[in-house]
Amino acid sequence: MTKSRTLYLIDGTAYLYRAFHAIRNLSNSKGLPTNATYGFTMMLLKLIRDKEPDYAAMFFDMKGPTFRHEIYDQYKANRPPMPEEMAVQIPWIKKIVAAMNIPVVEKQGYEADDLIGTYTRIAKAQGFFSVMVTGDKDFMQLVDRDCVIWDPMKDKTMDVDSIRNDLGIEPIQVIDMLGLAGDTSDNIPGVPGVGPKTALKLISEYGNIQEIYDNLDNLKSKKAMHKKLLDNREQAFLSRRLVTIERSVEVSHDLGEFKMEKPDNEALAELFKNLEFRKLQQEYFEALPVPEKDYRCLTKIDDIKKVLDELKIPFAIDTETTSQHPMLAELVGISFSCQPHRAFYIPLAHVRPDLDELLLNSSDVSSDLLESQPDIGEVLAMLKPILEDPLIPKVGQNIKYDYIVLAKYGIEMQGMVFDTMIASYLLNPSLRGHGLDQIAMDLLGHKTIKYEDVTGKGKKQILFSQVDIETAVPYACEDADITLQAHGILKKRIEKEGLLNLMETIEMPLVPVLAKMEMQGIKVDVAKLHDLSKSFQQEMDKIEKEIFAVAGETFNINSSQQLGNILFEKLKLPVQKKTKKKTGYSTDIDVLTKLAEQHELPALILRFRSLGKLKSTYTDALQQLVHPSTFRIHTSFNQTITATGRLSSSDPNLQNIPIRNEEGKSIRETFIPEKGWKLLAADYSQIELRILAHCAEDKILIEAFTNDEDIHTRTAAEVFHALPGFITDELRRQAKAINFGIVYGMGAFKLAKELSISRKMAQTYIDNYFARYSGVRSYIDDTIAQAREKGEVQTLLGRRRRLDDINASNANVRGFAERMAINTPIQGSAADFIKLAMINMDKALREESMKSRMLLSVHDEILFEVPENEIDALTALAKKEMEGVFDLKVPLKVNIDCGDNWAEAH
DNA sequence: CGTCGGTCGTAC
DNA sequence: GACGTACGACCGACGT
Repeated sequence: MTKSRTLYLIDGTAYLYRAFHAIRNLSNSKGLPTNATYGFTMMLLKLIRDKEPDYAAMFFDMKGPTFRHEIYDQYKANRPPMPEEMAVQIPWIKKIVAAMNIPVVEKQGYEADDLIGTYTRIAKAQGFFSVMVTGDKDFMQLVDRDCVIWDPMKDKTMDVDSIRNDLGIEPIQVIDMLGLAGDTSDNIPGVPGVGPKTALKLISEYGNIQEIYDNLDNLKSKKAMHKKLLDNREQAFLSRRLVTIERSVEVSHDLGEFKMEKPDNEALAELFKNLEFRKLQQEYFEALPVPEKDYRCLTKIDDIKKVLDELKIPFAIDTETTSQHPMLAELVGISFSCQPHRAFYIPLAHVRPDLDELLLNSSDVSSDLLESQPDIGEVLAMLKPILEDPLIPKVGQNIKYDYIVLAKYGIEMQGMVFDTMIASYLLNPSLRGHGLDQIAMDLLGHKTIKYEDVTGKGKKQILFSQVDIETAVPYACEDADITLQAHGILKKRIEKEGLLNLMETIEMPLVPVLAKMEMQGIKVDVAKLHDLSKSFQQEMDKIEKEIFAVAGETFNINSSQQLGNILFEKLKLPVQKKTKKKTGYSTDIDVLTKLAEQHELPALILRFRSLGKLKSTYTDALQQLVHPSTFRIHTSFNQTITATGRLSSSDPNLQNIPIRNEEGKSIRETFIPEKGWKLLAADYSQIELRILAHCAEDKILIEAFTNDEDIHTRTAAEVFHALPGFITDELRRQAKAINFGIVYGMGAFKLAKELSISRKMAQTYIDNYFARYSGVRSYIDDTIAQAREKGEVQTLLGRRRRLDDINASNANVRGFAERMAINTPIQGSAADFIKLAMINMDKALREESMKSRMLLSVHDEILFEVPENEIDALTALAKKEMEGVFDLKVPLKVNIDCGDNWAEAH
C-alpha cells in the first residue's frame, strides 16, 4: 500500500441496512430496537481499530428524489418504506458517528454513492489514496490504482487486480456489466433475461454496451439473446446511466475537514449506556479520565464535628456492620457523602482480625487500634440529632437496612427521602437485582469494590469488623459516594418517568414501616415447632420403611430422578408427563395422585413429601431463625423484588406459611402473640376481583360487589345460567376457579385440568363468563391493546412494568406477555393499596397512641399483635383505614379475626 | 467445597 | 405450549 495519506469513505446508508438485516431482535430495556445501531457501531469500531484512519468521512443517502428518479421514475420504486424499527435507530447512529468525531456528508438529490464517487476523484487529485468502506458491488466501478474497496464486515479488500481476477473485466467495465444485468433491489431493469453471468460474458467479449449494440449483428450467440438485446436497447443504456456513479457533485474540496480527531469517549460511554451495549459502555468508561477521589477516614471527634457541621443536604449514608441481616448486625462504621467523589468514613468498632497475632504482639498494638477509632457513643450522640431530624434529607441504598441497624443503637432515622435501590426498582421492576454494584455500572459505568473483595468469601470470610480500617475506607466511602451520585441521576429519571409520586407517597414512607415490622418480629412457640418436627420425622421414618419395602430397594425419596426410575422403570407405571427440560419423568403431585389409583407407592410418596416439606421448609427452618435475644422471628420484607409491586418476604418467607390442610394449620398455630395479647388478622376480601370490577367497569361485577354478594356464587349463577339459590357447593367451587383464572389470564386447557372437565366444556364456561361479564372482556382487550402500544402496563397508583415481549412474533412468548399485561395491573394495584394501608395504619396507631403493632403483610392481609384491651379499637381502626385506602367504583371489604395464634386469627 | 439450574411445593 | 407473583429445599451436574 502506498505511503501517501489515505482517506476512508464510509457508505453509511449501506451499513445501516446491512446491520439491520444481519442482526435480529436486539433492543434495550426501554424497547428501543438497537440491532442496526449495534452492527453499525461494531463496523465503525472495526474500521477505527484495524485501520486507524487519519482521514475519514461518513456518507448517507438523503431523503427525497435524486437525479436518477428524474431520468427513471421507477428507480427504487420497489423498495418498501423503511421499517419503523430501523428509522428510530438513525438518530442514535448519527449521535454515535458524531461522538466518534467522524464528519458526515449528505447532499440533497444525491446518494451516498455519488458523494463517495466525487470524493474519490477529489482525493486522487490531491494525492490521497482512497478506501471506500462498503460492501456494495456498485462501487467496483470506482476502483483504480489509488482507490480500493474494503468491507469491514467481511474484512475483504477489492482492488484492480482482484476485480480483474474475480470478474475478468476492468473496474470501469462494471458499469456496463451492471447496466446489462440490472439490479432488482434498486429496480434497475437492465436487459430482461440477462443476468450477471451473461452480462459478464458479453462485456468481457465486447468491452462495453455500446460495442455490443454496434456489433449486434455479429453477435456470436443465440437468436433469443439477440432479440432480447435488440428489444431492450433503450433500457440497457438507461440502466447503464442509472448504475453509473456520479463523480462531479458540487462539494467542498477541502479534505482537511476529514482529518480524524479523537473520539468523545464520554459521549460514547453515555450513548452506549443508554443503548445498553454493556461491554462497549464499560470499555469507554474505562477510557475516561478517573476523577480525583477524596475519601477520608475520620477518627478525631473534632474533625467529625467539623465535617458534620458542613454536611450539605441531601447526603448519602451507609453503615458497615458485622452481618447481612440487620437484626444480627453490629455497627462497625458509618460513611457519608454529600458531594460526588467525596466521602468520609468513621470507623467505630474495628477489631484485630487475628487474636493470635494480638497475643503475640505487644499489647500496645491493640491500643493503637482503639486509639485510631473515635468513641462510638460520642459519635452516635453527635449523629443522632442529624439523623433524627426529618427536615434533613437522607438518601441511601437499601436504607431500611441502615435504619434497623441504627435503631438498635437508639437512633430512629427520619427524613429518608430517597433510596437508590427502590428508585432503580420502580424504573424497571422486572430487573433481576438492584444492588449498588449494578446501579454503579448501569448509571455511572463504574466497577465498584465488591464486599467479598474486602471480607473474602467462603471459609476465609471475615467479619467487616475484622477488616483493616485502611481497607475499609475506600470500600465504605465508595458506597456512600456512589449512592449519592446514583441519587442525582435516578431522581431525575424518576421525575421524568412520572414515578415521583409513587416514590414519595408509597415506597419511601413504607420504608420505616417495614423496618419497624421487621424489628418487631413475631413470636413462635419453639417447643411446639420442635414437637412438630419430631412427630413429622417419626412418621416419615415409618413411611420411609414402607416405601423401601414396597419398592424393594432403598433410594433417595427426595430425588425425583431416582424416584422416577423406581416408578416408571422398575414398577413400569404409566408415564404421565415428562419434565420440561427433558431431564426425565415428572413425579409431581398431579402425576403421583393419578398413579395412586393403581399402586400403593405413589400415595406413600405423597405423604412422605408433604411431611418432608413441612419439616424442612417450616418446622426445622423456623426454629433456626428464632432470634437469639428477642426470641422472635424477624423476616425481611423486600421492597424491590417482584415485577408487580408486591412485597416479598424472606429469611424466613412468612408469606407462604401453610394454611390449607390440618398439618399446615398446625404450623400456623405456632405463631403466637405475647402473653396478654392476641393476633389479629385483617384480610381484604376479593381485593383483586374488586379491582378488576373497578378497572373493567363491569356492570355485573360492580353490582355484585356493591350488594356484597358472594362473588363465586354470583359467577356460578351467571356462567351456569342458574338462580343463585340453586348453586351447589360444587358449582361454586368451579366458578371460584374461573374467577381466579380470569385474573391470571387462564386458558381453557388449564381450566379443564383444574376442574377435571373436558377442554371443550371449559371453553364453554369461559365463553359464558365473557358473554355475561362483557366489561371484563373489553377491559382485557383494551389492556392488551394499550400494552402493545405503550410497551408497558400500569397500576392504579402509577406503578409501571415494561412488557417488551408484548409485540413478539412468537405467539407463545407474546401470550405470556399478554397474561402479564392482564395480571400486573390487578395484582400490582392490590399491592399499591395494601402498602398505602400499612403506611396509614402505622400513622394511625401512632396518632391514637395505641400499643397494637403491625407484624406481617401477606399480599392481601395484615397481621397485628394487639393487647386484649385494644381489640375493638384496632378492629375498627383497621377496617376504617384499610377499606378507606382508595375510592373504587366498588366498596373494599376487610374481614377481621382475632385469636391466640395465627390459625385462629385467620 | 461452592455455584447453579432443575424440580417440586407452599402461599396469595 | 396452555395461570399471575413470590421463596426455598433438595438433588445433581459442574467448576475450583
